[in-house]
Amino acid sequence: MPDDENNAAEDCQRSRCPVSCILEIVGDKWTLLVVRDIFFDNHTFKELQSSPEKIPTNILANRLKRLERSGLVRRELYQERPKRYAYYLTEKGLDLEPVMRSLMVWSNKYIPGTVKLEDILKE
Amino acid sequence: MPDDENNAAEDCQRSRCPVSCILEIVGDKWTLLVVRDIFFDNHTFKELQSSPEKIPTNILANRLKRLERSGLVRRELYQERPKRYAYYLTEKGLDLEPVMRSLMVWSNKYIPGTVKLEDILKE
DNA sequence: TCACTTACTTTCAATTTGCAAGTGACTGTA
DNA sequence: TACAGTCACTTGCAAATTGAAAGTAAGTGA
Repeated sequence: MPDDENNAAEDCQRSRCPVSCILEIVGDKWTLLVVRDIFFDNHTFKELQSSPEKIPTNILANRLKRLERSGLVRRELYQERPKRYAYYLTEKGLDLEPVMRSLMVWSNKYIPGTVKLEDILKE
Repeated sequence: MPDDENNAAEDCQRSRCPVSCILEIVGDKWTLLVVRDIFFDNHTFKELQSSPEKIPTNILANRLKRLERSGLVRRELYQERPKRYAYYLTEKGLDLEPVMRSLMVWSNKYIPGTVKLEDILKE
């Protein structure tokens, strides 16, 4: 059976806890990286593949579908023949910025060797 | 082979991106829920089992070990004979509060039916 | 025609999950 | 002194997910 056939994230809540609920949408090793990449101006499949973590293509395709279904990402046709889509964050997706920011702040404080938030922003 | 035998989170980085690095520690459906529960004064294995998401006991034991190894959680003997441990957040673990807070803010805004942050704090 | 590109999909072995049952070390009750 | 109960796990195992690699569809450019 193909994955992610039906059900929105809202339909399969383990509880009504806000932490638990958002983790059902972005709680895995890859989803937030895709959001990060789109946030930093990568929009095509190719561009999204090229991030340093080397996301497998099947996982990338799957996460883009999920993100679209959850309403965090919107697809836009940027070329007819062959049809090619670019991926953009919706407002809902863009609003994950504070989440990513707090993750980066923590990482910078506790994981030596991580690229500093200031350096990312002033690039 | 038993899982999580060696290697600290720092040893298996996919990249130096701060988002990616923290996701290698807490990027899954359960870890942050355990952190949340300890944060809200659940300290024994029993208490941590009792959260509404019904975490399987093997996953709970595994996540507590990982969290301890990552230095987010500290174990404390609270009873000899039989030896029983309680789990507490270290400063490093407590510093995930802004992350949880931003997750909750997003959830409250976008996922209808999630318990409001204010209601959690004033309980 | 042939090589090349983009955007995926498929295949399949290996890993991870999660339910259920089991275990060890006790305690409290009859 | 049996025996039921509790707590903190561990083990077994089927099912689901992951991820590396190869395949495919629909083109372009030389």
